Amino acid sequence: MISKSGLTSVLLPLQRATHRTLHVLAAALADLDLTPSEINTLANLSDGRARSVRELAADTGTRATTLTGVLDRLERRGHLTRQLDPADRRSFRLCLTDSGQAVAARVRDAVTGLEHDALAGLSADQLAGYHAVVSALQEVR
Amino acid sequence: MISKSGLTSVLLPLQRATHRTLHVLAAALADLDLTPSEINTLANLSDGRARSVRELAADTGTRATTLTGVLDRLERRGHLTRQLDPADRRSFRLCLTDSGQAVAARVRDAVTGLEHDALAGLSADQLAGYHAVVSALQEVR
DNA sequence: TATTGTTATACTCTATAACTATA
DNA sequence: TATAGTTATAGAGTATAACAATA
Repeated sequence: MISKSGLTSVLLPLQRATHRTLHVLAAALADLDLTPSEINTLANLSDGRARSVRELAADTGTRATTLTGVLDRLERRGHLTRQLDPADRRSFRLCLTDSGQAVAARVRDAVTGLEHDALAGLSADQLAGYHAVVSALQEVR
Repeated sequence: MISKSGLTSVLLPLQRATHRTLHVLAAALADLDLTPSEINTLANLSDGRARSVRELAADTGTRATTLTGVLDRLERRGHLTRQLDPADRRSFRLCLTDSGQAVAARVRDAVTGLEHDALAGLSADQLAGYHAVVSALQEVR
């Protein structure tokens, strides 16, 4: 439902949900000592597919300049390596190490668990509507 | 639809949409020189209802400790006043000034415009599904 | 010339804990 | 004792511009 004013019916709940879920995830993963950006980064890399910084920036919704610091920390802790891309030596392929994959699996499980808990009572149609709206919001320019 | 892995189908697009829409809003309002938190704060206050810091923190999904700085800047720029609540003198009622209401109206219009542009092709059912999912995500503990 | 990614700078956001004032 | 809000501190996120290396 659109509120009478139409003010913030879509975007403000989006903000609240983002803040809230990040906070819950950080608490569930407190023993791993990860920041929200690190969680987001690991969640995106947890499929095991190597990516460039540019691709990861698009996937996470952050900037390359922000990712530099995040990747520095993950690399320093042995969770990730930057490997020069032979096909384009300006860019890196970001690869999780074994420990990085283990941590990413924990993140993935926490995400899956949160989604399971939160969305248990919702229908496939409602989820489809959600995805349609969120996709449209990502595409706005 | 849930992807086969179930990994990040719900939360990762949420993150991307949040980052993307904040960036678009900041660009549309660049002449007002507002940070994302200030935009979020003004959007929430734009209905003209006075709130305590605690209520605003819940509305914006941020912490009181974060809001202090945001409110300091908005107050310094004459957009907002903190008025002691006579009923409970520990807390403030946050009120927009005339200039604050004007700025908040700009924010409101930008939000409304973005939502209008992004969601033009979507059905009421899809929006209802979106709201159901986002509400559920806000409630997770 | 354009693109990838990093660095430098300055500021904002966040968490935590300690603190004041009031309840 | 508990709550509202601020302050202090330290670290993380962000934008911008400049830069080196590669395309």
